[in-house]
Amino acid sequence: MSKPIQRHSRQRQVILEELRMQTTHPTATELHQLAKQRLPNLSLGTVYRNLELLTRTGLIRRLDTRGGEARYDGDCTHHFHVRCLRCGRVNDAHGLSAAPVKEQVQTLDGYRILGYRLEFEGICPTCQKRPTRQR
Amino acid sequence: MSKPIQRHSRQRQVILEELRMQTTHPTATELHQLAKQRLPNLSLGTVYRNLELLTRTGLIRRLDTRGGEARYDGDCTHHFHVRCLRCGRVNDAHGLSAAPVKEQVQTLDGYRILGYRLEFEGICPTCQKRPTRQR
DNA sequence: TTTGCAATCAGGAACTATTATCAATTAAGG
DNA sequence: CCTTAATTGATAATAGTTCCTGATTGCAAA
Ligand SMILES: [Mn+2]
Ligand SMILES: [Mn+2]
Ligand SMILES: [Zn+2]
Ligand SMILES: [Zn+2]
Repeated sequence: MSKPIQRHSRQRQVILEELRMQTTHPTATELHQLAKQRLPNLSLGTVYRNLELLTRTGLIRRLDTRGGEARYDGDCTHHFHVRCLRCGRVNDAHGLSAAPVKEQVQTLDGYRILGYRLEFEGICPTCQKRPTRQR
Repeated sequence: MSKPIQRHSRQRQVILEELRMQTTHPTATELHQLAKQRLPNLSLGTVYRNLELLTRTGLIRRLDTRGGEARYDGDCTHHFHVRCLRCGRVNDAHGLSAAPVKEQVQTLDGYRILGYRLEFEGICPTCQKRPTRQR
């Protein structure tokens, strides 16, 4: 019924700190590898559990995508992302100061609108240099 | 090397027809149920295989879902979607004629931009009527 | 300090959505 | 027809994530 009291754990602290050090929007497994250097027997399940909890309490952001692994962002300030269609890398979209979507959209076909998800897609600098893979 | 010749199959035909009849952006399993009424021993694998092929050839659109199942859209004309955060339903976002994102974005932090993904989030009419689920 | 207990943990099993494999079937061109 | 390779249904395999177990631990009341 009532939501459980959140207590402090070393594991959660380390996971949050390590995520905040990154600018690469790491996946759960990447974050697990990083945090393991400080907590050698940290389990992947604990990483997932805490990423979920931190996302729910709004301390971090989860960048969902289809297929592959979810990526996480320790920076909760309002910004957008660019994703590479070749390698899956995600970068912050700088140079997009103004929100390109009308914020005043409140209702849409009976829906109460709470927000929107916007992500740019393209080819990252590294993948542009690589020879084009035929299909 | 050379891509295989695409031939006509009854299964693919039915899957495409059934998808085009829907306005609900069904999942692969939902579509499997629908198409099974016409082809009783259609396998789910065949549905997935054809949805992938049809997406690749541009006859349908795949709406990448976070977490859950992917949804598919038989309407390839340029339009956006609203997703219900409670029940996962997806509807077309009518009344958004103009593209709310600057189309002229070509480059972003070294990325060659090919497109963007925009989706609105909110609570659908049905879920608004339902009593608020506590967490 | 000590104690009680729910939150949290590690480890591993289970689950879900999707893709791969493969022998049998079938569309299509000659 | 006949040949060929695309496609199929059935099933196994995979990837990412969540769930379950019993052990541990943070925290507050005694
Ligand atoms: Mn970011
Ligand atoms: Mn649509
Ligand atoms: Zn790349
Ligand atoms: Zn709903």
